[in-house]
Amino acid sequence: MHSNPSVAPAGEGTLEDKLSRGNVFAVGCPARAILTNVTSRWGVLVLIALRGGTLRYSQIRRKIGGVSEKMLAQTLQSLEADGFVRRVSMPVVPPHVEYSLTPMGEEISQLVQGLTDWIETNLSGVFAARSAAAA
Amino acid sequence: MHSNPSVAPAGEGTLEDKLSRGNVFAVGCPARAILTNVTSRWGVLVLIALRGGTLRYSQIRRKIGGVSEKMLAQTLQSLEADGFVRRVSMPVVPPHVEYSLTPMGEEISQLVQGLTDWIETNLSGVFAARSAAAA
DNA sequence: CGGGATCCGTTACGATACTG
DNA sequence: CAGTATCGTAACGGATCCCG
Repeated sequence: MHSNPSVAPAGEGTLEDKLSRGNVFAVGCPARAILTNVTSRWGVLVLIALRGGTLRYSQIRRKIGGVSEKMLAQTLQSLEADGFVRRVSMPVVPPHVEYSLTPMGEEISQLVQGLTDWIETNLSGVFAARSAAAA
Repeated sequence: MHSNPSVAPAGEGTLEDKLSRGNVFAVGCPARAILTNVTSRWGVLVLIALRGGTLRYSQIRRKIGGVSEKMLAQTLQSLEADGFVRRVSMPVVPPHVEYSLTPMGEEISQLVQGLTDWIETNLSGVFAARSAAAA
């Protein structure tokens, strides 16, 4: 019996609930937390990295430059908790753990990829703006 | 959030440059910095808030719940430096400053909006995943 | 009204060492 | 190999005061 925020019974819910539901601008909006995870520094890169298919922990770490073990583990955990990443652990020695995108993860990673794609193709525009600002 | 002083526009091509250009996974990729600004906690919300049209500083602050003066000013400055936000200051008393999206800002804000829209419509799915993870 | 300057607590982050 | 534990640093973020 998990709470389902999208189907709220009529006559139920506090004023604050009504204000924050479906409103990212509200302080308590639950979408903000998810957004924070997805758009976090390493979250973005992990989501994109896994678009190519299943990867092992060390493979992700090697693929993403500059990420520490701690942050990678932490990022993977939050993404897994939100249902964007699937973690499969093989009980063997040495340990073998595989990470992949869930269907939900595929969807959102596409949007994130769109963002990074736009930035990469418009890098020159941004730099032009910076130069103009400096002048 | 932080200036990026050492960015060579064009001309030389070191090995590291070639590796990092067009590769978000590389440590020195300039797209990472922009991505960080755009996907920052308040950057996302500012970009969406301005989609409705020009707003004044205090209006943005009121619209976005929980943002402090400091962070809002800081966020607006980095977005302006990157060419996503236009700042128009009217030299009157009391001061009157208007913020709006540039054409580039419009484009990227659309992508950001797509992200938040997806999250809002799929909130239930994420919560279901969280419940499953907790069990 | 729009911020800049300052102070200060909280968190994020990274490097290293260690364990199953 | 895949993490966790611990620690130190740096950046983030908020509150307050103040000035143009």
